[in-house]
Amino acid sequence: MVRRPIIKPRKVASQERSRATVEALIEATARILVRDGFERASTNRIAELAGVSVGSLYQYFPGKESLVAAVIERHQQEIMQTVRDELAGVLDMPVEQAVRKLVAIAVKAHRVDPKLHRVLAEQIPRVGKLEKVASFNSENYALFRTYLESHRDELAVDDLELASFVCVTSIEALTHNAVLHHSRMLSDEAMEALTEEGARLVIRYLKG
Amino acid sequence: MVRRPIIKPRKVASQERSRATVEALIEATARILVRDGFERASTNRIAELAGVSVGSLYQYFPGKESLVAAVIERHQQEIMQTVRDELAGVLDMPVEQAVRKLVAIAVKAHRVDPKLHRVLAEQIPRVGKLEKVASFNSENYALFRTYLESHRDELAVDDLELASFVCVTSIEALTHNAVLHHSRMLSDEAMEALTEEGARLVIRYLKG
Amino acid sequence: MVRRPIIKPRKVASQERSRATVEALIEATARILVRDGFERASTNRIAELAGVSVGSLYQYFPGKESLVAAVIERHQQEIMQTVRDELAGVLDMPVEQAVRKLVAIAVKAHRVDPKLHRVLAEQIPRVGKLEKVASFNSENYALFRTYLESHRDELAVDDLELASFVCVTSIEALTHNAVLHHSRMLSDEAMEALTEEGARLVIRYLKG
Amino acid sequence: MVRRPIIKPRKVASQERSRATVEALIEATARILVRDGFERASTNRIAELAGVSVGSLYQYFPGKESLVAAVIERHQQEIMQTVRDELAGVLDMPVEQAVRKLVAIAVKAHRVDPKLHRVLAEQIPRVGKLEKVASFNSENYALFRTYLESHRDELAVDDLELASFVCVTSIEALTHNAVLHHSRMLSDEAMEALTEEGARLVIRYLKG
DNA sequence: GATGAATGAGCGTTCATTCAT
DNA sequence: GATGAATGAACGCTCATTCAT
Repeated sequence: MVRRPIIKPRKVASQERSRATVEALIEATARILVRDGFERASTNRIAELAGVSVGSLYQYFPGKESLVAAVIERHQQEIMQTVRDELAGVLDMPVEQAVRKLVAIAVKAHRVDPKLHRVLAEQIPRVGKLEKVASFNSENYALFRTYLESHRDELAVDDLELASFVCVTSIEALTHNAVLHHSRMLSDEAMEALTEEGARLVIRYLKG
Repeated sequence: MVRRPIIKPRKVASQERSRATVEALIEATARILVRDGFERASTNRIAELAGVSVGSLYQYFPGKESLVAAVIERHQQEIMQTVRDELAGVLDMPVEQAVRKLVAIAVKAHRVDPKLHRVLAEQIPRVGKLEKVASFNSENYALFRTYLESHRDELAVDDLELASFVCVTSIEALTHNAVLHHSRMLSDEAMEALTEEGARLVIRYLKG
Repeated sequence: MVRRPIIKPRKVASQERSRATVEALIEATARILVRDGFERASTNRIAELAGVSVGSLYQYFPGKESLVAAVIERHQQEIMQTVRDELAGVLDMPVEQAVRKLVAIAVKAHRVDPKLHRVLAEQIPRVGKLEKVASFNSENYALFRTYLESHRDELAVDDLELASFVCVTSIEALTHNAVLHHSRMLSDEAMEALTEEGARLVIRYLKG
Repeated sequence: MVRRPIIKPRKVASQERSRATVEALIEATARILVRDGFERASTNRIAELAGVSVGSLYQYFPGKESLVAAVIERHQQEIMQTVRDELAGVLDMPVEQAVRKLVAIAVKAHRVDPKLHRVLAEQIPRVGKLEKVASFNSENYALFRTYLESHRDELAVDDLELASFVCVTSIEALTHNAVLHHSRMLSDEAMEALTEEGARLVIRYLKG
């Protein structure tokens, strides 16, 4: 059995407190973005909801933009975690099966905190520090590219770079539109139909 | 019989003045959106750039949102005019040729004032009056759907509604990403390659 | 039978038109004051409701204040007409009867367009041209004073000037408060009780 | 037992700062009302005169109306303090003496910052939050009523409620008009005459 | 005279950010 | 470090008034 230290070193305690404050601020920002929208999300309100003074907010974040950037960062990490979790085994699947799986993953990824996702997609001005908020980050391209490379012989496409761009962009757009703009479509069967159709698009493209 | 005056009624003069003011305001809004971004586009600045007083601005537009909405409206009209101009004859083309043409049109459409297009896509908060602003309006679905219907026998898809959604969304996303986010790609040959690849995606999907 | 002129002189016609415009503007001002309150009563809105251009408004009235002043003037004329109409014979009445009649008149006067009366009393800033808006104009003092003088022997007061001030002020205040602030009191019997009590106040004062 | 620190808690300092700011704002509002009138009293001007930023103003007051309401509140408190200070012993006085005292009190009350009193009476639109602002608050009715009840047998009036209304309204109106509109009357002797006459009005009414 | 488009000072208000405590 | 009162530039918007037509 591991011996537990009776007292924790002070530094750690304060570090933990810092982390907790930072967490609280990011969480508060996310909640306010969802509740009030970007334009009404003020630093004072965020600090208040986080149970922290505005002064402290500025101790940890240089400004509003950073706060929002951190929310985006965290959201993308969560999405990528979901993606990575689901990705196991895909590399070994044949194209048809793999693509179906990938589309399903994309849908699932869009359903991680969809309200926040929507605000981030629709209300955040892609300007300054926030410019980097790509719809689907570059890791996806890399992952998909890797798959294509290891299945190159089954494919009817020449330029894998281009093909990755085409596939990832299409899947992302279909999923995004479906989830955000056609929420009525979200009956399970409609969603399945769409998933299937998206997969068909990509499969036919890749296999010629 | 009453003799009709040869000259036009007087009122036209002042109507023209109004029209000019409205035009100037919309144009100024567009220019400021491009130059300064949405967040820095204030009614006072817009009025100033339009060479008009704020008061006049509010005589014609109930607020900033309306102004931006008018800019979007105008931009979409211009795009749709481009699309309609190019569309002649497409209905009678075979699928391969038609799709190539359509993708080319989409690219061309995205090159109508691409800086403005980018701001509209990236910085306009989809909130309030601006909520219903679609990147690609529904007319496109309708046009594409019409094509699919009249070529139904050549196609390997069942649900034309769904197929329209899939195709239009994909083409739009590819074009959008290509034109806006990968400006390096904009060498003519790269663009041609992309156009070709987008067309291939859709053609293979439709023809099975 | 009086011979009617076949055509009216042009001057009269235009004078009538002017009068009609002025009337319309005053009426519109009164209606807007009642409907929207003083602060929201703008010259543009007044002109619009009057069916006249703002320009014309300024042809007849030098500014907003004048318009409001005209409304007050008109309202006071109407009140004084009511007062004068009812006043016949009061001069010859004995004090008790006369005072009762006068209080009744005051109540009646407060019921000429009570909504307008209320706005004028509560929302018009007594400043500039509008300063002269006395609650009850000086004609009342004069009329009452005249009565007191011609009944001097029946009275137990020395200074008739002072007595007029005391009586007119009291009656006016009682009536005003009753009509404006205690509108629930306006059941006929409550109002009668108040009238009677006001009369009693003044009668006892005057008769000692 | 925990030893109590001799010095006061630290927070008092900042609380005092807040209090000072609030005080300064109310005082500045009062001064601007007197100096410039209600219509020219803008939040920016008030803040400036208070030596405080507009932001601070809005930290403590939700808007201009609240500021004015606070001024009215404070003014009424001062008046009521004056009234209460003078009221000692009145309850035990006989009617004649009591009424004379009460009228004198009313006059004195109207001389607490009469310029401010005038602005509040003449320029404040009785609208919104300011609607319920009475010139003379209901405490006066209560106080007077209490006196009447404890001297009921000396009185020639039936309905004490009604009598209170009649007396308080009359005294208030006489005092108000005398102090505010007939400033010439303010020679000491004229004022005394008026006080006496007001007292006479009420005494005769109450004693029959 | 009549029109109504145009004006622009000025209003009430918000909010990212600072800094004395 | 933490606090929160204070800041003030800047915003969206109104409206009495003017003046070219």
